Amino acid sequence: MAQKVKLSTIADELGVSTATVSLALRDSPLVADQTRDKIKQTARDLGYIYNRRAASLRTSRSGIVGVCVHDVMNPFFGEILKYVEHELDRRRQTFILSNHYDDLSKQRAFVDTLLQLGADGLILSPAVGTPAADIQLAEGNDLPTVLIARTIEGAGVCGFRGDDAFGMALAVDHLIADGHRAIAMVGGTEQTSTGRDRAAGWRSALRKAEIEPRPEWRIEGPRSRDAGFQAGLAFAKMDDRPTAAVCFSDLVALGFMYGLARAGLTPGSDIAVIGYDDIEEAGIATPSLSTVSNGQAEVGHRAAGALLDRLAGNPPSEETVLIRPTLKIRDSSRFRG
Amino acid sequence: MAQKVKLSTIADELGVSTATVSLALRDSPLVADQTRDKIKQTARDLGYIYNRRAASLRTSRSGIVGVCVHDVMNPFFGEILKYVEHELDRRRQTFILSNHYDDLSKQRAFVDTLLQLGADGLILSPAVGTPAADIQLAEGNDLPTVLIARTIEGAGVCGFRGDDAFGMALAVDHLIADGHRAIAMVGGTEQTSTGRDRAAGWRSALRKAEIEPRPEWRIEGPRSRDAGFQAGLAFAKMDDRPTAAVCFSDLVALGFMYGLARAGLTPGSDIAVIGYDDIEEAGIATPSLSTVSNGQAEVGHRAAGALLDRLAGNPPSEETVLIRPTLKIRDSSRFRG
DNA sequence: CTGAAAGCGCTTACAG
DNA sequence: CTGAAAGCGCTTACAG
Repeated sequence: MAQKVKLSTIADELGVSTATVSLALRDSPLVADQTRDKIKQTARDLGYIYNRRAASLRTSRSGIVGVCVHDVMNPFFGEILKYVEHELDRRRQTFILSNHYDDLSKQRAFVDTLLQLGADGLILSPAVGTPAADIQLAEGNDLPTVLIARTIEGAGVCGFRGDDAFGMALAVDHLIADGHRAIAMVGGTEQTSTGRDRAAGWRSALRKAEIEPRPEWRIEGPRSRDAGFQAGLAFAKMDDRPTAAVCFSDLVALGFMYGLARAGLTPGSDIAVIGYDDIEEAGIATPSLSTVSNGQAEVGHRAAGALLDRLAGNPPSEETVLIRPTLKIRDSSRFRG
Repeated sequence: MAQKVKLSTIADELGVSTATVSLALRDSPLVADQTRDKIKQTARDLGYIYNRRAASLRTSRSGIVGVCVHDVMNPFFGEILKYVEHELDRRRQTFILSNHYDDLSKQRAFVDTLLQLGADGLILSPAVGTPAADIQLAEGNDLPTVLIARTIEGAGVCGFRGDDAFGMALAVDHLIADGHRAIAMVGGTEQTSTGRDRAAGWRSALRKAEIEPRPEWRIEGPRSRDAGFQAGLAFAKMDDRPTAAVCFSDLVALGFMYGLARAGLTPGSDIAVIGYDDIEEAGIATPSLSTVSNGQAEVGHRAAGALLDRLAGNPPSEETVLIRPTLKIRDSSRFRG
């Protein structure tokens, strides 16, 4: 390939200085219109490619925002990311995506990479067990951070997530109103705020109705479709099986329904199932999945917005914004207790 | 925050030169062990962060690899990416991910960003209608490119994908052997190599069995779960409905089965369905989905490997590697024609 | 409105 | 084994 074209190539070609070329290409009003047009045309003709590393070294802004979640293949995160992507795109920020798979060392390696690249910000759904110090390390090195989906005590940064306890209680209240008394909760762990809060919502809604949740109703663990499937198979064989189940997520619920079906039960007719998240698939699943709408669009938009605000120089907020979930009743919870 | 720590901060602290610090941190054998240890310790103590922009400006290697696919939420791509990620991780390459949603201008913007960042390479599943010139632009500007899943005529770069025509014929042959004579093909378009080749495989397998595919058996278009669902609803109402359907992808097939079920048919009992890709969900779907295993692991590994090879200085290959698919029979194709 | 010069933080010959 | 100096390609005061 030909010699690399840089600012000075254009400057030499036109007999102007690199300063003028630099300003012209960025549409500075300091440059005369005619000069600007000539410069831009020449840049195009020569196939000039802007060197962001050089610019960023000088300006110490990179135009890069890092996004790190448990797994982008999880449609819940995928849907949030779609909105984040859309916001960042509009502001011409490049986004770098990484999965941490709840592995703290992977998350740390990613944050380190962002620091090395001089990234402008980070949107993070923190891995299980992330200490507040990790967030402070990022912030302390000029990497503004916004949390999504999960929160960390004492991290001192802003975050956006659904009101998980409230949302799960909504689902359980509905089932109780439909006559169910034995309601299981499938999936999630105590190690994330999401898992804890949803289980707490389930438990407190039961108690409010003067039902004491039995230990075997809490099927802890599953967070994937596959784990949900296994739980469904096992659930079908339970003695004294609950008549309804709320699930940690739609993904778990969809797997759970596959498992129930595989074991010969018909979800929606033999047992009521409610998911959490309202991912797109919930509406077309058969039976369609009743679920708690968890505001992915709002989380994505607002998290990106909050980060862009900070990049624009506005003061950081430390607030965790709880987005209010709503219940979506479909066919999977038709069965009445 | 404190003054930024850089190489010269460490050098000053220890009374050595920045050259020595630079070499020491990269474990150069030129530096005495004792000096190296002292330098590394000081770097840690001061909280030094390596500035990759500066390094990359100097060395013109960035350690960044771009990956661009239609949609990371599509499990087929997601599974490939998992393997790509794994390979790149091992070689300490940072990967930047982007969706192009089959929008050529989004794809171009991403490639441009990579060029500006001085990325070392690109792994691309090209958007519908990508001209060979786009690939050559990347290559011409020192951005080695490897294609996955889809191929482009005359692009002159290496690529990895399944043998789509062969794979689809495998599925159709199986259905014919099971007694089916009327076999639909649901989803995919003529505008991607994938869509064309799979449809060609379906058509030629039918003809080999002396069955002339009827136009209404080819349900073109659907490539998402949702579109598959709609196709399932419509399919159930067809006059003279085929007894079997092969689908463009598992995602389409799973949506299609949801649609059939919604319309009151039982996939696997009332109609045979076969998908394509063998994504993880295929095994737990109920009925479990018969499908064509499309080698995501191999595509991911080999594409990353080929790119890393080129980065290591090996000569480029222009070969398109066709990975041989295999048929996985499960319950969704139990029904016999 | 335009130019000359310094500097962002590294790495790499080169010299010793 | 270590140091002094140049240079990667930009942007930003500053001067005119």
